[in-house]
Amino acid sequence: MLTTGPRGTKDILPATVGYWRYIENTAREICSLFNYQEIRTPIFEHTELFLRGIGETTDIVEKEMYTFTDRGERSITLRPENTAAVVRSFLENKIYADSQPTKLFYIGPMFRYDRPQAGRFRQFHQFGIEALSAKGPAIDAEIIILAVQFLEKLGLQELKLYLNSVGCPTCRPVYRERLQDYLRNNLSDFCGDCQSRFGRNPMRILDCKNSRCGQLSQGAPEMADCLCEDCKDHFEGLKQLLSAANIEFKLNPRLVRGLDYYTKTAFEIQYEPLGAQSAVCGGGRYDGLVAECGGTDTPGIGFAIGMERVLLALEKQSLLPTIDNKLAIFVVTLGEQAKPFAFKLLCELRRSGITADMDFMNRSLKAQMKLANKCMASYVAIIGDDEAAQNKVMVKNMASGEQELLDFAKALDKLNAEMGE
RNA sequence: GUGGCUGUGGUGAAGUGGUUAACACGGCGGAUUGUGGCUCCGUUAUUCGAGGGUUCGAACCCCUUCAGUCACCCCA
Repeated sequence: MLTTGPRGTKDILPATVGYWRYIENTAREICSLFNYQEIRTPIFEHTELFLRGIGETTDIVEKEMYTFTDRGERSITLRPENTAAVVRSFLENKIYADSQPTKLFYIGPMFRYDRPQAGRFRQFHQFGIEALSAKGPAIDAEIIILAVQFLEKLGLQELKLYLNSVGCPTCRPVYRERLQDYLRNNLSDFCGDCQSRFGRNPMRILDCKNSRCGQLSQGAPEMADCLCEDCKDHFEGLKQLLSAANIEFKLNPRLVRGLDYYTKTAFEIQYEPLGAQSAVCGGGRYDGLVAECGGTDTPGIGFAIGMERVLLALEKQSLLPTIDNKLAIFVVTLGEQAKPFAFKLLCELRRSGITADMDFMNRSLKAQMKLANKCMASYVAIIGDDEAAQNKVMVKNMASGEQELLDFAKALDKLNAEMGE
């Protein structure tokens, strides 16, 4: 073989595209219910957008981007996520000049140079939501409810919603310092990763999966205790709205998002049976991002759902719909004279909106019948040289086995009538 | 980026140094004249991920490499 698909990529074959369409359609339905409009941004952007938007010290930017120089000497990056691009589009197309808030969703491929693993690919697909300009907790609640409702509509059970507030530029630095003060004493006992996190992003230390680090940071101060009035009010408001809507959530003071732009609300929906990659949905508020990208100060909030992970979860729960592509009519031919005549019938059937097919491999009559059966054809139109000569078609009902010889026009009418129901 | 496991036909797999690489499913063809689903028969890998080495001899041993998979990490 010449070559294989690049590592971490997957072909979505006919046998599974149906599932993808099902998930995508469900996403679109929910979005329209909540009045979110679809947006499609390019798959690549100027590298700078992600450097500024996502944050230069994040893992995504430091080691996971597909970056290259194009023929015009521009640095280009395959999008590792879509929030920064949506914000860019919001500014570039002056969407902020329309009535606000801007409520958008997207579905499409993202690219991250990660080591492939269960539920993790280098090209993967996300369904995401972004709401710009609204700053109260109501929009946070709406978005979280949208995510939950989407996953529930697919039938997923045992989802866990984790909630936290990561503060804002007013209160986070205060917390950061307090946390560093707390950790500084026995910093040398933490794992190497955590030691390097200490200076750059100490909040991640709380999220470390290393059990020793977990123990050491046991009594660490929590963000919740350091929130400024504004952040505290926002968080309380959100919790009230979610409770009012009967959405169950768990507070997780150690929940930290991996992208720098998050402020205030951070949330994650987990589906534990998935194993190591159990985060199905992650999102939060990013009130500083639009300004960071050169716009006027505009709040925003969004989430992304990993489609591959949703698919895995549905598979695990046997929640995938059965999809069979039934064929209405299979046209069978016998003899050379019959072929053009049969082909004409095939074309007419399709023109009138009936799904029809025929053999293109020069198979015997018997083999063509087998094929028709495998295609689950409701009817078979048999045309031999005799029928062709008399302008007739033998129409066979595959379920009952009955067949009758009809004029071409009558056969067409009958099939139209039968299939019309 | 680090580590564990794995790599035989379209698929699932047997085979762990000796001449023709089991088996099952699938694919294709057929079982008297122009008819499917069941059954039966035939056929379907000069070759065991790739490259190199050891040996009289390798799918089986060694090395390298690539890929898959799971975990760390990170995240959707």
